[in-house]
Amino acid sequence: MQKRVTLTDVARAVGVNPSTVSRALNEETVNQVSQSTVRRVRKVAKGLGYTPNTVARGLRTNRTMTLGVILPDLTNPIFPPMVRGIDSYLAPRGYSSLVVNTDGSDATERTLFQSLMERQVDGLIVATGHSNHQLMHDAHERGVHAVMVNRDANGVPFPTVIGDDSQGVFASVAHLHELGHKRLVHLAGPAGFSTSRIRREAFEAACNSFGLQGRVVDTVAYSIEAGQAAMDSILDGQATAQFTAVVAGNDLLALGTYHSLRMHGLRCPDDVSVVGFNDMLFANDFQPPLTTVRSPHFEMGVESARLLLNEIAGTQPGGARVILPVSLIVRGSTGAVRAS
Amino acid sequence: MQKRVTLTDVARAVGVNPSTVSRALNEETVNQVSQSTVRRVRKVAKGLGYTPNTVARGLRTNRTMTLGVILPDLTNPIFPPMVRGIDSYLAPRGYSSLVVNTDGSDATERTLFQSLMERQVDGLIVATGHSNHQLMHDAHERGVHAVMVNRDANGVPFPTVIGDDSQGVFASVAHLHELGHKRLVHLAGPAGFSTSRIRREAFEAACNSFGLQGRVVDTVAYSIEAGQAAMDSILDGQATAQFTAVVAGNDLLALGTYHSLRMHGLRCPDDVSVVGFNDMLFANDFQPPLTTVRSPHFEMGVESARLLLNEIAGTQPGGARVILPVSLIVRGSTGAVRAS
DNA sequence: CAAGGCGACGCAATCGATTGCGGTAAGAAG
DNA sequence: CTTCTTACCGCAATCGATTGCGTCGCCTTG
Repeated sequence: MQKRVTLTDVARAVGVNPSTVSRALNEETVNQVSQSTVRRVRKVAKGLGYTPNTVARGLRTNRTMTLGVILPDLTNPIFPPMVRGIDSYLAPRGYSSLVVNTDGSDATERTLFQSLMERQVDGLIVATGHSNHQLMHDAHERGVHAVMVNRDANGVPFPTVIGDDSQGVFASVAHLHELGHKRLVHLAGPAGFSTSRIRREAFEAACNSFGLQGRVVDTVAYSIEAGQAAMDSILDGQATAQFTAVVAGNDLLALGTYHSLRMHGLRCPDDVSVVGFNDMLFANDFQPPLTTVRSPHFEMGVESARLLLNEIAGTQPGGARVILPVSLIVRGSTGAVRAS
Repeated sequence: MQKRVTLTDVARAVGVNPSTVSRALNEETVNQVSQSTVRRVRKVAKGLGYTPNTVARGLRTNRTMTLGVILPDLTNPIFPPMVRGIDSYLAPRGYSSLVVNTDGSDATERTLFQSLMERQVDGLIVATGHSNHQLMHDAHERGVHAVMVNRDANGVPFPTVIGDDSQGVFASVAHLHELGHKRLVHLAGPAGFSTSRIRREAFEAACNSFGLQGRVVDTVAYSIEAGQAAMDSILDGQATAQFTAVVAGNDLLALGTYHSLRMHGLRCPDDVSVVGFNDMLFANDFQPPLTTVRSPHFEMGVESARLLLNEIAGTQPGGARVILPVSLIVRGSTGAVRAS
């Protein structure tokens, strides 16, 4: 690289002390410098193509204007919108984010956490569904700023952003109830994820409140394969389907359900209605288009970034808990139950 | 945050000079320190929970161990795998990456480029399909290290990683030819993208070489909507389809084609065969499962990261050009042409 | 026994910016 | 005309680590 233009270079060119240049270029301190020098400095700085060295500044101020984002896997389609939401809030405020993937491993999460700390990030956004409680508590002890997103913060002393999953599941069940469905199946997400528990409990509560028969089947992962496997096990186990609708723990499980139904010669929604959760990318492009609950992932990103910056600024109450509304998107995968 | 443990703290605890601690903890210089001291230092450092301050190190060494990744939009499903590929190569080598989105705007690309420079990134991976030639040339002038990925580097003086698009399109056309198709349509990507041009030219060449009738229709974007619109315009314009197969510029355009066909009461592959490009996420989950060319996005990420690190190390020939092989994935969207 | 060599470590400068404190000059107040 | 503000700016320390150079003691060698 060419040798960069430094503050000192500008100072020399203008004929003032570097500290004056620094003050002239900083909004906070510009009033400590006469207007005429400010003008001269600005002019020369632009002329020389001066760009501040964020690293040097970070060393002195102890703020890197960089945040860490910890998530399980970027290729899971719910995360890109979230990351973009985070960035959309951060970028105009001069912050950048370092995104890392844990792949669900506690060990790599620990490593990455450490690595982010070494990089002196100003704060953390943690979106790992089931996270290392111990790690988060240690972080809190050490005074690290963080917010949790998309996971229940039971006992974790950081602000939290989640979608209103209960409401979403309730709306799904209500929708199926209106369509005349009486016997439902819930494909529950894997144990250990707070979303799994919340959605499952909401399903059971909703079935009770509508007087419906609700069966819960566990899956081993939030994936297409796990959804297909779980559905296969149901359909293989009995001659005729003992249910008319499936409430999937998320859209991937719903997709797995599609595959399984197709394999068993069942049609959706004619034989079985399916409703997903998340409204991920392409939910409208599968066949049939998937009825699902829209989680506001972009907004969750925005909100978590906002909370984190407030945390850092010290204007955040602490155990804040932001619950974002969700909405049922009715498409083609749900229909009235057939007269039998 | 708690006050962090610094090198000086460790030095004081051990009873040596900070420089000795620095050398003892650095692989390059550890042989300048006696083994016994190294052991003591390591022990105390671990005991105190010392973590090096990357910012301070970066200021002194002028290397931040951070790279910038510039891409159009992370929510485009081809990018997450690429980013993960980049990270998988970088992380074990102590590098992190800062990912930014241009949304196709030259102005924001320029701003983001500037912002990455201020952050002292050690190099850039540029994955914007149609990129600012001027910007890249300026960057090269200034001695910035960079590699281009997924775009043709015509005249850009940086190493480049691309998939073998021509080969992929050729394989697609060959496949359709074998199935008996004689009249093909190519939904070409928008002008300005090198991939659009390359795939279009490959399509025309392949049709010629197989003696097929190949028609090219332009689209305004690599999107579902643009694909659907282009296809609509074809199908609305003529009573009966004058073609039996569509070679889409990418999978999104292929998806748009699905929608259009469905709207016009045509079935795939019975009436029209469709082949996409990229093998993006869920290509196997659409109905019918999409026959497409698999672009090795993850490997492209890995390879670009590798090239960039070599660039930085100075062991890179300069105008290197890595072309990764692609492969045709035959699924359900292509079938033999019906006897008419 | 003396000179030279070398291993191990300390000293201090350095990276580029920020900031508390002190100083100077101009203007206001007496 | 003197004294006190106030505005503006410079000095120098500082952030935490790296690194060229110098030094000291010990061992080897003649």
